[in-house]
Amino acid sequence: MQTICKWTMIPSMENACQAAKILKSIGARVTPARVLMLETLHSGCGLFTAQALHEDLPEGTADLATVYRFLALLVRKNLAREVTGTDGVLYYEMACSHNPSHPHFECRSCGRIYCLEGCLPEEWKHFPACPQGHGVESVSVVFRGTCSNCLGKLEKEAKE
Amino acid sequence: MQTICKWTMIPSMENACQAAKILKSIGARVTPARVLMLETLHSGCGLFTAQALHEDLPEGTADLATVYRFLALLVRKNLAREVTGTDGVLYYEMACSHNPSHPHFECRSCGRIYCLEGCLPEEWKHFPACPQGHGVESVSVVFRGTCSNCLGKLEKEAKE
DNA sequence: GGCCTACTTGCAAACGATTTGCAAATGGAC
DNA sequence: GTCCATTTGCAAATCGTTTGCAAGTAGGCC
Ligand SMILES: [Mn+2]
Ligand SMILES: [Mn+2]
Ligand SMILES: [Zn+2]
Ligand SMILES: [Zn+2]
Repeated sequence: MQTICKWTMIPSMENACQAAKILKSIGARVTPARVLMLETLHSGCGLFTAQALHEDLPEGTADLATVYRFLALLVRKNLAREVTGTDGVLYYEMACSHNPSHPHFECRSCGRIYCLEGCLPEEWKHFPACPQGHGVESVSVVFRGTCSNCLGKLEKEAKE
Repeated sequence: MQTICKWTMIPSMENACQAAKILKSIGARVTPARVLMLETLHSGCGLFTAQALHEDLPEGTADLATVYRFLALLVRKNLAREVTGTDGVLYYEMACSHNPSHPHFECRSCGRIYCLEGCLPEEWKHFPACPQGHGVESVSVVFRGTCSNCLGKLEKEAKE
């Protein structure tokens, strides 16, 4: 995972004890597991699965079930977003102010999901009128096709 | 399931033996189970799950595994589209010419998924340039919120 | 500091939609 | 009819996710 944002989930937060402050701000207890999970999330960006976060944690930090429960908590508190992949696997991403909601690209060939930050056309940001009177709260836009990586490989194979 | 289209999956098709013709057109064998499944699909519209289709079939038509295999075939042949719900469940819908790709609305409260036919703004039909050079082949747009049905119930409760 | 209670955790078992292996049945070409 | 690839039912496996529960812990209070 690569770094993109610096604990900006809560505006005007000091550098020290960020994890603890974030946890307190959502009324959750500060436990070693949660602090380590937040710190690990801090060092990464993009989409990740519960499994992936679990593997990135220092050995023995938390059980996989605990990771799932923590991610569900973050989603409930709007500190993370949940994306269901086509394969039914749950992906998460932090919802800090530097990482607003954005479209994703899912590769049909390799299955990888890319974040498309800052590429949503202006017009797409306004929800269209919903003809059946539903109360729209959010949109998710997912493009599908063949990613640049896989396109490259296919070209290479074609040459051989 | 409600009726919306009349075997228009294949242009200029006669009314008789439609199911058989459709199956032949995709190079699949014409079996009783497949014909009945197509006929059942014909009598419905909107999203459905493998389970739902299975329950709508005449008793003993096909095993649930067969339904799954048939739906996978239809998707492979572009006669059906597959949508993964937030809950990870697979939904299908027929991709006949009267039922082009469209956005969906998923209710956070009751979980129901609505088809939003003909409400996609013109601008949304043109894929935005994909900054990372991926080959975009399709878009899926899913709105989320509270459906009109649930909104009504909530209002009613508020009054009491 | 100790006490108390509600919240957290690890563990293992359950879950449930979907997939798969396999042997028997059958479609369709000849 | 013969033959072979395709299709099927059945039951078991899959696997990411959820859950029950007993033991552990955070943090408010005195
Ligand atoms: Mn993203
Ligand atoms: Mn639809
Ligand atoms: Zn790819
Ligand atoms: Zn609803």
